[in-house]
Amino acid sequence: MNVTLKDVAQLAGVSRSAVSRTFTEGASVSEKTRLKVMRAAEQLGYHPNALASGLTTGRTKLIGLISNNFHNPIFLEVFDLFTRGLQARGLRPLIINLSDETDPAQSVRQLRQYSVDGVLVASSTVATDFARAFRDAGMPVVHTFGRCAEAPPVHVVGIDNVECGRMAARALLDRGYRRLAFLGGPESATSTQDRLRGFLEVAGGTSGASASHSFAETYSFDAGRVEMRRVLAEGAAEAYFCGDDVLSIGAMSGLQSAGLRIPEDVGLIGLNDMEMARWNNIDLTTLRQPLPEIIDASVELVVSMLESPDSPPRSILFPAELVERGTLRRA
Amino acid sequence: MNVTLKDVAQLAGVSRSAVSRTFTEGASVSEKTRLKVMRAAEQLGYHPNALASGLTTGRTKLIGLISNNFHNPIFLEVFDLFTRGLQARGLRPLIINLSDETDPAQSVRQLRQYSVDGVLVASSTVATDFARAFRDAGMPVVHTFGRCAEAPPVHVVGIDNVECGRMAARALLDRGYRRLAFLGGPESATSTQDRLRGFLEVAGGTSGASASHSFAETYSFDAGRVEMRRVLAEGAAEAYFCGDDVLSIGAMSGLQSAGLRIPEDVGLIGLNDMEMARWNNIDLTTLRQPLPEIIDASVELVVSMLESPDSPPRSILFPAELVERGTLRRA
DNA sequence: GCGCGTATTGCAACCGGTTGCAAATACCTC
DNA sequence: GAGGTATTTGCAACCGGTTGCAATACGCGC
Repeated sequence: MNVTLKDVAQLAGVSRSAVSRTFTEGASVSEKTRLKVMRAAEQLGYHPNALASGLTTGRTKLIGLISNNFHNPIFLEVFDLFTRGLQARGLRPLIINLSDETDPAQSVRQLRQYSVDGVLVASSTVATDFARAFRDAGMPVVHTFGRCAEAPPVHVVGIDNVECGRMAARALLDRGYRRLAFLGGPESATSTQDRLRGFLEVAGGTSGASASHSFAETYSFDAGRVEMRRVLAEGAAEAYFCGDDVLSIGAMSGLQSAGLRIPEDVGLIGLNDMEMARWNNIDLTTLRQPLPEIIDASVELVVSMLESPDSPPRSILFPAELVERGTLRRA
Repeated sequence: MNVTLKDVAQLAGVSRSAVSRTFTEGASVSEKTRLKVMRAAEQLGYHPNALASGLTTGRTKLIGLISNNFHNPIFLEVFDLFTRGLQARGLRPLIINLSDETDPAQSVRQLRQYSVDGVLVASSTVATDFARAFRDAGMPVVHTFGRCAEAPPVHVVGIDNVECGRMAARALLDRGYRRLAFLGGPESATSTQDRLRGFLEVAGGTSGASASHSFAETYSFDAGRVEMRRVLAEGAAEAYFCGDDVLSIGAMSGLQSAGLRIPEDVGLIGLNDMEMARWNNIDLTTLRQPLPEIIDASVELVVSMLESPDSPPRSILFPAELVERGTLRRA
């Protein structure tokens, strides 16, 4: 059926070890046998079986890619970048969709069964138990979009959410808005908590300014729309900082359905800069996450852990950037 | 380090075979030893290594999930459904991002290295060489969103694109539009070709109606906008059937930027019914692909091939459905 | 041609499981 | 309790590789 080491060895007239060695970096083989083996391998179309070799070496080149976020369009970009980044380094992503899973032990088991070399947790809303459970099971873990802390339990890569909150507040204040509001994602998400903190810090520290806040059920269009309509019933603020872009678009829809014009009546700023944000029918002013950098750093970090598994967990933060479009009035 | 078969066997006081048998469906083990083994396994936290077992059984429970479409938002839904569908059946998706790959041999090698049990090709724009190459390499293949034919080279699941073209044409004619146009995706995509064929068939067969057509570079917002503006320069049709929803939104943007109102001046119908289509700021009339059914059938089909690898390839077609929203005038 | 140090090679055991086969045990019937 | 069949069990070989170790080959100086 499939071509194996033995077949190649036979054809080349050498031992199986010789064949194995020609295909492992840095092993001791003479140029002569290497050539013989290569020729035989070529002829038979041989390629080493990664799983079998993983069995002895303990390296499968499989990386678990875990997320619970299969609805936010930004994650398509995230998956694109992750899969490419891993492929470029000779690694393969093994996806785990956490959407209806709450037990970390279950996921640990699944990853262990395939003896993945490392794990990338990509989500700000997945419980930290998961990342911790993977770490405790001895797997290198990087939590992308996790909460950046002084001494995080695992490596974390993302943006500084507190600073994002500050930036958003400043952007609104700079444009003359005074009655501000934060319309966040789920209150339990660390990203939401941090953004709120930064937002309130700046808004609260500015005389003449005020800031209220509320939370949507999820990071989704519907939740944003529903929450905005609920909030409007109690009186509109002058400008809103929304938890993310999808939420913003929902909020936008809620505002429009109440007959309010953006940005004439109400200002709006999102976060992420997903592809749709720049579509003319949306044209959302937002804070851009440097996704390529974040994901590249995440992959790089998980790769580095393969070499040195015990380096202390650290946080890598990237700055967000204001992308000016049509949902805030000019400064 | 990791708990193995041997450890459990030792603790339970039985042979390794006994342990292996308790964990394989339908093997001969007495209730007594099964219990002993289970208890020992529980105590040690043992779980069989899928890779090692795959080595002997030839079944890794790994399914290659291949796509080149990481930009169309509909694919986030696709990935969600695929990953869940596979997980529910105890299978794991191994993703291959084909975005910058043109050589099927490369992908075949990657999948063979991990001895995947089967392959799901999810895209209408990936060259058919790929699906064929996987089949020729002896892997069960299902091409989701592929071209449905009488005797396809591999299993195909999707919608009847020709019929979709007809449906779109009929929907436009029913609403009194007469000067119709098809604004398709890339001319090389089989989906585009088929939709166009059905569209022209109906439009051409209706007296008093006319139909023109053109193609966008890709299935994307920008391409849709650019192509619509180009087409408009030569004079607007009364209504457009766009290759898919993203393209439609681009076209919508192109129309709006030319000062045309939808649906008062120009009608628009898309295809896919991606999540954004129903967002109020978009509110796109479109043809819905029954994604859950399509993907469930695809997974089911690849699973069935694990049992009977040599059943002749067949096409499974699902009907699309008109979703009435705000971009066509009422009938 | 000899002796020595280094490079290359093959043997055999191992990674963590599975499975055919024959031996051992359990169960039944008389 | 004997005899026969049906189940259960362990042994050992195997899946497709890797790797430590000892044996062999090679290169070089004399």
